[in-house]
Amino acid sequence: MTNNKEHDKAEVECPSCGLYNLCQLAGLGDANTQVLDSVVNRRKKISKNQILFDANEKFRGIFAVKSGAFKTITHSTDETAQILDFNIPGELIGLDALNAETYLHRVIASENSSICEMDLEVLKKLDDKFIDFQSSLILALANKVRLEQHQSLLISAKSAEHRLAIFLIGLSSRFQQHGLPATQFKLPISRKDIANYLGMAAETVARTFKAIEDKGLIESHARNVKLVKIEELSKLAGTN
Amino acid sequence: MTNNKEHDKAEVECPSCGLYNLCQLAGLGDANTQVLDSVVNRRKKISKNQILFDANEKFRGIFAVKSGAFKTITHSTDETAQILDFNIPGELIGLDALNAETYLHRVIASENSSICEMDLEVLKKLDDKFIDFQSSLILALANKVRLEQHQSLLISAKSAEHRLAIFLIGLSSRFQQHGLPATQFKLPISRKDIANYLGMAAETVARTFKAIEDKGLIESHARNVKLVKIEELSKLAGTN
DNA sequence: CGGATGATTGAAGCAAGTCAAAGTACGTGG
DNA sequence: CCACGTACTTTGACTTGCTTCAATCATCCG
Repeated sequence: MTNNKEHDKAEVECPSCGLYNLCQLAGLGDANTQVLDSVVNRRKKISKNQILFDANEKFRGIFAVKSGAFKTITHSTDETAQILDFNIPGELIGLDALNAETYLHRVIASENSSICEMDLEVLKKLDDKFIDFQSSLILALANKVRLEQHQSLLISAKSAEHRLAIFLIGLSSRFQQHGLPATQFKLPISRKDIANYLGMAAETVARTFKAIEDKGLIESHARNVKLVKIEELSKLAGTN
Repeated sequence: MTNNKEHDKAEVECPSCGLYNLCQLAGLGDANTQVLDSVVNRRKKISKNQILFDANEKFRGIFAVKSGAFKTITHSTDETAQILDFNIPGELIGLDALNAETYLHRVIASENSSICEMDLEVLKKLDDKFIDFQSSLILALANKVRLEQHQSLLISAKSAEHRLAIFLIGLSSRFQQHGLPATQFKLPISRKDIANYLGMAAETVARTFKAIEDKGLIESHARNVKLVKIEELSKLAGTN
């Protein structure tokens, strides 16, 4: 069931990670101090389709994606599961549960991945640094809010091409934000999952990828995508 | 141009306001202390269509909606403006600009409204209470992240009925969250704006309202909506 | 190498968009 | 306070684009 090959994909460097400021505060600046290891469980491997945490599970901390990708889904059981969100390297998972007792949705690895985990209870013990920790957390949350407001463009997207363009542009800027290649990357979720996330038929996703490719805006093969004419793609997305 | 009538609609009580914890810290607990008045500009009136702040305007603080409603839109000029978000009484505006120099989008009143403004720079002077202030801010941000994750259901909504049901259920839970009537309320934005926000034609919004009403799930006249069968509406929305 | 899952392509049906027009609510000025 | 104009809402007929169903092809992984 578990497959530990291919944990060697695009990996985000610590300085580009959403946890970086928090890690610094915890002692990462000095590298490998004991206090760090007590707070951050570093580079834990999570295999494809493995559950990171489930809905209603007790909140135990937030996570940073180091490599691979994760998806947030509604419902635990049936095939009607809806993808609410997904995360690429450098992004934080579990922020929405910060002031809740439990996690709100199931999060699973959409490919073989590695994460860092930050136990909040332990970190709160670092009293004198707590105020800086809070500042970093506020920063991370504000970033997330900003990102989601961009994603809300998708709510109003009228055509399939429009939707896909917004999706790709948003994805690109997220890769860039974490210091990863922004014009050539591997899709963090399958086309089928993209269809689910965007509320379109999987067939329409395939057709629309082809349509955009025929226009020369992108090149795509399987999960690999290259943005060729970002300007025009942005125009199509309406995000100039 | 300015119309100062009808500022007497549904108004959120302080304890149900997103700023409440922050106000408490600033001294609101003792009511009307001088420190409060230096931090929170209370109940400022904003007329319909008045701009609260514009994109690229210098960040000066966050706002709480006391009465009325506001909408966040892209672009300053043309008629192709896209509604990204909207806010009802008790909700905070400007959180996405917290660690930015400027506001990201234009926010305008969608009806005659009143707000409280919290100047962050002044509040930061309240040093010993700053840590509690940060905690409250983290709370508010986590709430916002959670809300937006619910809204992301709209990204994948397949049919017009599905979209509108999610919209109404989400709206209802937001009213409830701030202690306002959750089954009978006034739409914070026009049907035309709802259409813009949801990415549908205004005609489809009208037709879909009627369709849901014919099923007996809601009653609606002009901007007034009453949710009759919330259970079934939730089922339609897929949020059980 | 083989089974399963994911991706692509084609043909037909249907839901939502567009265009057009009438009806309604609302704000302004008389 | 009422009358008018403007903007919003509703309704109908037609068109378009997406979904659905079905089948083939590619890719992943044991």
